[in-house]
Amino acid sequence: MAVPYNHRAIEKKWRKEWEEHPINVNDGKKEKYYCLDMFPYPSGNGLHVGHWRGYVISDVWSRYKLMHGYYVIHPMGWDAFGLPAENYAIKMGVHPADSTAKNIANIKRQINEISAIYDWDMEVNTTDPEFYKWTQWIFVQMFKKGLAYEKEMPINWCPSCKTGLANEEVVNGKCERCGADVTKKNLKQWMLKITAYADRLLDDLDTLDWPEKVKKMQTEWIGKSYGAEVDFAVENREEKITVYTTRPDTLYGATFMVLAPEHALATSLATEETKAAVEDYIYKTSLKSSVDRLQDKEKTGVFTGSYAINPLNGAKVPIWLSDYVLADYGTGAIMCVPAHDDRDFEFAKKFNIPIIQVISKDGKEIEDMTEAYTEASGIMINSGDWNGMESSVLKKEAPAMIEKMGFGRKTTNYKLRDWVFSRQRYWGEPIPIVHCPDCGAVPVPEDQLPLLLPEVDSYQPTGTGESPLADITDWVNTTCPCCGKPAKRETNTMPQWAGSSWYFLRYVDNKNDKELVSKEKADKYLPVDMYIGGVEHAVLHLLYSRFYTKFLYDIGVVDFQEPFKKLFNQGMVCGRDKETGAATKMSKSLGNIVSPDDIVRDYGCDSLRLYELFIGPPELDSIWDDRGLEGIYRFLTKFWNLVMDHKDDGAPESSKVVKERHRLVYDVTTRLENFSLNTVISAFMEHNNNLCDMAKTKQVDKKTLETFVILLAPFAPHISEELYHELGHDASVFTAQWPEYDEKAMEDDEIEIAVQINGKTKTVITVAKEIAKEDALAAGKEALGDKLTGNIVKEIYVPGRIINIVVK
RNA sequence: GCCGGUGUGGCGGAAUUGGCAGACGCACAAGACUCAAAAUCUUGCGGGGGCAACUUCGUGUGGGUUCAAGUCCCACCGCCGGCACCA
Repeated sequence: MAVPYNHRAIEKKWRKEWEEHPINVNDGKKEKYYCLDMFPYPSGNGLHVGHWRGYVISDVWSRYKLMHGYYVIHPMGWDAFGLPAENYAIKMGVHPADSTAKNIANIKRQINEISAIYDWDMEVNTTDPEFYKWTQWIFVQMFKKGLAYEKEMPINWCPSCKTGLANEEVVNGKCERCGADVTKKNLKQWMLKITAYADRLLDDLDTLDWPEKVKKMQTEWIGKSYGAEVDFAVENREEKITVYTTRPDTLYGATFMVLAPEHALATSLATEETKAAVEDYIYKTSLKSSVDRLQDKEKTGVFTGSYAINPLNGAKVPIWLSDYVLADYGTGAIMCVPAHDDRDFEFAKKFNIPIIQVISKDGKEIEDMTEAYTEASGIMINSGDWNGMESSVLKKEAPAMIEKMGFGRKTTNYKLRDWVFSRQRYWGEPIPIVHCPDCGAVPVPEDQLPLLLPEVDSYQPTGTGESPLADITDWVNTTCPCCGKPAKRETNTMPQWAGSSWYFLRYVDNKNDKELVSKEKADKYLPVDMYIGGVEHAVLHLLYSRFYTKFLYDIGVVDFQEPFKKLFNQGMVCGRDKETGAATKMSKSLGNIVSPDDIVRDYGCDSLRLYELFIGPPELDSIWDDRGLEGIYRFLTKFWNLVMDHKDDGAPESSKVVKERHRLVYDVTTRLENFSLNTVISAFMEHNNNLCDMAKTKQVDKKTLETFVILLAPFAPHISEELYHELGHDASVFTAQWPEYDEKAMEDDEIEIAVQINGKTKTVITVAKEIAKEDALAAGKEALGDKLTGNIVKEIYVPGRIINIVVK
């Protein structure tokens, strides 16, 4: 054995070489391939081995594409505004700008340990004024198009983070970041009209090569439903009450109506007798937190004393108030059909409201209903002209019929709400708006962007609903860009998602001070071909980015409507709970974080890269086990020795080794194309074992070793580059073409076939590949010998696989 | 409650989509080398039975389809994730 495998020396040598002579260069002729990682926020904890996983996957894929002749766009940047960065800074008692810069430096150092082919000339940082200039510019364009607007309304408020939140940031009534119970607070907020894009966001999902799970989550988040609005007259009053329903077919069964307690007419519907109870109910509801309202499923409500008239049959239906009706969905009022809706049924039972069945399974009414009949198929009964119709048909036709009859209209609704865009925190992009007493809200002129985030003594959140920026009077007080009179700046900042909604466009033209991205570069390098990151952004970041891209398409900045053609979600890397042994998220508080730094030192970057893939299927969560690295390291050492000891054997290309070579290429390539990265590593190990066996008798030729090295290069770049040079090349292994395989060359002349009796394998025979069925069966029966007893009922031969003799 | 995903040795996981279950690796055990250890190499490694060739059971549970089921169908159970009064 000549030179032992020394990962430290090799990795150091090649990293320096690649820094000086990058292997991924844009010669202007190659086709581009844009492979993007979700950029990290620079946390003070640094990276753990879980972060590496996604970065390794994307780098392997990038290098694989590179070896197919693409110019690979593979950039990295920093999502550095927002709550996590600010909370960290507050905790450490430093300014967020300082802690962020420090964290970026540390994480950048760690990311470089991966030896990915990131192009740092493309780096972006959302907190850089030259970057957020364009984040603000987009906001101004949205304002001009009427998509950014101000509204005072009760919004989700996190009392711990002391800021308003978007709907998407509230998980089960709790703050997505800190887990505190979210309350409601009435605040004047900037909103983005994402709902104007609801249909396009929904429809275009079909064009995307994304995990079905993510598409489904977005579909459900948008929550489009089809139905009708129906106008109900109110007895003794002028106003009508409009309800939204997806089941207009059940209109004859409406026996009461419920309004959200926040409904505009709620108070005025009360009579002398009910006034006190109604006002009490409205007041009590207003005190409930969103968590209470989510969890208290027991129905409550109050009768207003007023009646509505069912426009279809003139029936008088009592109007109730209840908090199970949401004020901000549909019209905030519903017609209730207790016979065919679980919630209405529960409410009717509790308050003794009549139940009228209008859909029947078999034409007969159910006696003593114990639960609602919610299926949307059956025969209409108790429904006047509609009797006898099939309800599923009627459901589709009823909206148009109602529209014709003049008391309603066909309509659709969405669960998606407009995006609450203001944050009452310091560490974000200032919203570039000036409030003028005469002109109203006026955008900061574009030539004055970026509107810099001012220096401030105390950037702690105030908790009052005002941003810390409000205290900086000489910043707040300004003049109106429109009329020149004294005016005040908007003091709220943008949410963390503002920069991340479009950063991927900026990488390819990150130094352009005239445009967000030049038309030329956008056309040439965008959009993203492959986007890799965790599934936690299935709705938030990925929905916002799609919205921004569609807006930028509408105003002519880019000519594509979807930012990310293909999406891959890698699974988490979990630690083990020290006591129970169960898989748990890696976290500082559990003390089970594994840092990549020590592993790189002890085993090397190549080993860690391979282990990140070998640990399990890339799309599933996996459990980290340090000991697994040993096996990887042994494999690399064995392979190193194989090449170093046998590269000069001068073995000829025997048919045996050629077969082995084609199988190796086939296994690695097909598994890689399927993103089955864990089994690619298995294939490497298996073929390495085979070659080591063959090398003992000096059967392994140089071309086979070279092929192995090339295939291994995207996965373990340093050792592969070193060995490629040892094999006599001057150029980088990444200039090599990806090897091809020939399926014919992989085949053996003889094949093994399992021989079964009644489906149980008894023996294995080796036969010629082209053997005829009769010959195969004869050989099988002969091999079974006297094991074969009884009467043969059936003989089955599956070519190349199995012989099964069925006996009785 | 609804919708996804998932369940295979002591552990991480394979299985060409219905065709020899447990590839590859970890851990473990025995042996070789060594004064010794480490490293390395060789062999073994799902359970039961047998000196053995072999035999039998076995992919969360219970049924079913099939010559053949981890894979398909029906009914359950456990874990993980999403949604959750959206009318």
